[in-house]
Amino acid sequence: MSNNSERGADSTASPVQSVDRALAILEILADAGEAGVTDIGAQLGVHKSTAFRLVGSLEARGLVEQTAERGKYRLGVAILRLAAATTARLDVVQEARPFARRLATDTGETVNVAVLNGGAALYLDQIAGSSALQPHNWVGQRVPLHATSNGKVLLSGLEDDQVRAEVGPDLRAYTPTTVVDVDVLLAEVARVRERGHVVVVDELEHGLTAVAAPVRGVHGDVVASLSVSGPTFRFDAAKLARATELVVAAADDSSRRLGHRPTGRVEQTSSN
Amino acid sequence: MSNNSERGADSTASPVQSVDRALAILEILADAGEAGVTDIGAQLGVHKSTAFRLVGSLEARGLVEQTAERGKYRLGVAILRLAAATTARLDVVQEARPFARRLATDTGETVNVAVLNGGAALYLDQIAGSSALQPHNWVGQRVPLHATSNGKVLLSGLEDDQVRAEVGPDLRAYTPTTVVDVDVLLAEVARVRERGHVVVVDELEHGLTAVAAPVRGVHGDVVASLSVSGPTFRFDAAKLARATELVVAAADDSSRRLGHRPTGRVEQTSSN
DNA sequence: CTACCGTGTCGCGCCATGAGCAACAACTCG
DNA sequence: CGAGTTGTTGCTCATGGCGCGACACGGTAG
Repeated sequence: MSNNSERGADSTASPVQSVDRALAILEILADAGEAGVTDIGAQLGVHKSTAFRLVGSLEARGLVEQTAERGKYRLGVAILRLAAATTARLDVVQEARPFARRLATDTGETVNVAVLNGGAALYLDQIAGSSALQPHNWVGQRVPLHATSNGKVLLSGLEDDQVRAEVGPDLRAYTPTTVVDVDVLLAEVARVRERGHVVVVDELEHGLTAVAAPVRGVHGDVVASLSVSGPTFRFDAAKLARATELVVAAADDSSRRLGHRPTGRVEQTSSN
Repeated sequence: MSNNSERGADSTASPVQSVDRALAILEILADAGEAGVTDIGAQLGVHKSTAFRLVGSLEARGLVEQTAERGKYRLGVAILRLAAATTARLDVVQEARPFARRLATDTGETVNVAVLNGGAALYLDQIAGSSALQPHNWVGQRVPLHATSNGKVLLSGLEDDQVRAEVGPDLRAYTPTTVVDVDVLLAEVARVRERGHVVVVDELEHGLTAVAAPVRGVHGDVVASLSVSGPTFRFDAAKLARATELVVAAADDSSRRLGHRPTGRVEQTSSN
């Protein structure tokens, strides 16, 4: 094959070409939202008829669907089924969901569940707040650990040297208030450990406030982070205090559902 | 080869075999949660080495991941990213609209889509009926939860104490038939939960009848309410029954579009 | 310890199968 | 009405995917 510099399909060897191309189509559609077979074929570096057949297989399984009788293609609802099955196997999401939902209705803001995954916070679940304007859906996305409330909570379950390893040496500044010094971050993480929650304002994005608390597993280790987030202007001191209280309560309830017995105090993982 | 009774892969011709098999693997993993390549190969009716290669391609894209260095496979987090891209454009109003439109023409009455928002039902969309007597446009308006069909449906997605919190202690009487007792309201909401629909007559406004049914999201939670409403004198018993049936059907169709699977039955709509 | 299952993983060779070509259909734009 | 799209479809060839079998590894029982 001469030139296929269009879409990364060659980097890590993929045993079967057509499957890889089909999956690449899914990613193309995820990025573009919509695309025609000509576009897709161009991006894959294949003939449009090839793209058409691949799309046809995806469509037969409901992973993609075409907008009109003879129109562009986009991701289909079967994806949602798979995603539901993916998170269903994670009992963190299952057990935390009722509490997260209540948290969302009580605060009126968006609730997220995140786990540590490959040096980032991976959002596993989201319950939209009661606000009329829905925020962007973060499920499946990864956000930096050092600039988010969920990230700091997840880091609080690690030892200091593990924290260093996860975040790396260079902390990118997303806003002027982003913590860029590792030692400062460690100090904050330490505070998260003793307080059991954290509030982050304008560190990832200006005008975005979030408060998070840890969800713990049977052994007391941090398995996930539960957060409430919304526009900073909606979080005055009183609401922030109330949201903090509710998030901690919901996280504790979730922890209890996962078999964690709160010994009244936050117990550290080791006994030294 | 003509013996593929293992997994439905034959119904509507899928242009490219390997892709279809790979997608079938995703469904297998979605159902089973975990599976080894031997299992997968058996279910697909192919050699395990074939299954291994297909899984390899899926793994290269992050759609599946193996539990251990040399272990079983399960769905991966890349699915969540795709789902995020899918839900980004998948909002209740847009997906429900075709069914709502159909519902409006079939019943001849006005159809509304509402969501729970800050202790009230917020109307997001409205399709006017064919009758000459048109109600005013309710889009963007908020109506009390305890005196409307949409409100009761939305409440049916909550726990009892959450219902109490949403409606507050004092239920205002808009008409003589408005439910003003919280316990009575809870009983009605409970009936909505088991029946899957609700009829409200003259509770918000004298002479106004409405029937509503819940629209559910991927996780089965109530994300919106779909209703048909009109003057009471136009709703005799027969029309009410028919409207109820149609509303429930339209709501179910909308739910399906949002990825909700009604009491999970495996696909059997093939062979046509 | 050895033999025997089981698993996931990999090399090889045949041929089914997927890819490219080109012609077709439908739809938009001047 | 023609020139430009678009998505769709036979056809044909060789490429890429398949099944076979062997290997590596981890248990378990003898």
